[in-house]
Amino acid sequence: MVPEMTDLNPRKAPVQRRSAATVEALHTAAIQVLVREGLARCTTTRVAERAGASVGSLYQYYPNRDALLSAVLEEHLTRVADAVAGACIAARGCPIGEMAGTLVRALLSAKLADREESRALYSVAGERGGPMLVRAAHDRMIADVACLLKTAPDRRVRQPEVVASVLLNALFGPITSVLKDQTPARLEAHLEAELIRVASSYLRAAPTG
Amino acid sequence: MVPEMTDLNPRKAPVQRRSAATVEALHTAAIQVLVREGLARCTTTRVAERAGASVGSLYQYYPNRDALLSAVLEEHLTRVADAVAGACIAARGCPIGEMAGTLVRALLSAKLADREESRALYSVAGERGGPMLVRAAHDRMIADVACLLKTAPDRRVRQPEVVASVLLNALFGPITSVLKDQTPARLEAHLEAELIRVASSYLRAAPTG
DNA sequence: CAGATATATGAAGCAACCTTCACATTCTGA
DNA sequence: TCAGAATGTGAAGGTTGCTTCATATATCTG
Repeated sequence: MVPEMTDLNPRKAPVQRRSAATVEALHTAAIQVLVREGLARCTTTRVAERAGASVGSLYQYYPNRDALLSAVLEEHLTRVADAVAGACIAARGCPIGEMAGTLVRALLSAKLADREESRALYSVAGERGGPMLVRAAHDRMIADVACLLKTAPDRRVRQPEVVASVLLNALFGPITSVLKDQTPARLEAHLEAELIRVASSYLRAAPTG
Repeated sequence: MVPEMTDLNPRKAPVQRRSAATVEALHTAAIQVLVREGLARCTTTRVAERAGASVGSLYQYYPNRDALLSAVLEEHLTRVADAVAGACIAARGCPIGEMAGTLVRALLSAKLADREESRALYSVAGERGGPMLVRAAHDRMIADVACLLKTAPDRRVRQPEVVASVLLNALFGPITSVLKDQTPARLEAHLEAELIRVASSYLRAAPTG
């Protein structure tokens, strides 16, 4: 298992408006190609072509293919983590059942806002650099939710980090499944209600102390 | 989005003992390479080399790379679904809290038995043919669990398929997270207990009728 | 044992892909 | 306006991977 040092950081930031547009176009093109063709066929040439740019331009801003994909993934993860952070601020001090609802709704709207994008990025999350980014986003969300749980007036949850982690991942499971179309269509209508049930029943069952 | 018909079925089955060993070696080699190198570098040549066979042998049994990976994935999914089926038979007629425990333990032991293998296959599950196989395995597990829920003496769960689906995916979420090392190590010690809490609290909260 | 069948081999053809680079075009600031 | 900086271009080099096939070895069967 050789580390295989490849630089995943952007090469340089756009300074003029023109290049900002190019970078933006590359991002959305990467997602589109990912959705339509899959990770294996998401090549630099195809992304550039779809973005209406040339491969050369792509390499002006990203040192390699993986750097581009990492950037796109990171942006998505940040959006989701921001949504969770927002919910954690909004629900601060609320009874624990309300926290559950707020959190679930925030997660759902962040993840389902652009289903194609969410779905496409699962494959990226498993490759070079992806796991690191996912891990970081998870840690951030866990910290936020744990902090939120401490403010519950009706429940003093023990080990808030453990509970936050299990809770978040228990919610991500069904969401992921729906995004990947691995779930009978009937479930989707019930998704929000059931997730809230999962969250609030688990939180109420969590050990206090 | 072109269908891109490539045959994912095995080319022919081994008949002599020698070739059965080769196929077996190819399977385990595929998993090892997947773990050590990642999906992108899991090439036919590397798999064959690690298996102590030649590429030619590989292509004698699988028409292409994806067929090999699909076969490995399918075997894993079948093992997990079998474990769930077993648990569903074992817990038939038990009180709903006991069902939760049995199911969780079965899932955990199936998924954590060979962590490396489970982890490696996530990437395969997202590529050519993977989603189909995962979908099929999920459907089977949902049917089994839904059937189990109907036998609960203390709870007549409404819409057992929906509940089964949410329940299973809510359990897979944290398991997946642990497998991918996306979770603080401290969680792992609590995993089983917390998952049982998730399952039984959700089942008890499910609408009855 | 001999023919038939099953299995194994790995070099080579072919097809993509990643990445670079020398050059063209556009923009900015003075 | 003009020089210098920023940006854009895409053909070509070099690498890698997938897959086939002619050939060789092992196993089976009668």
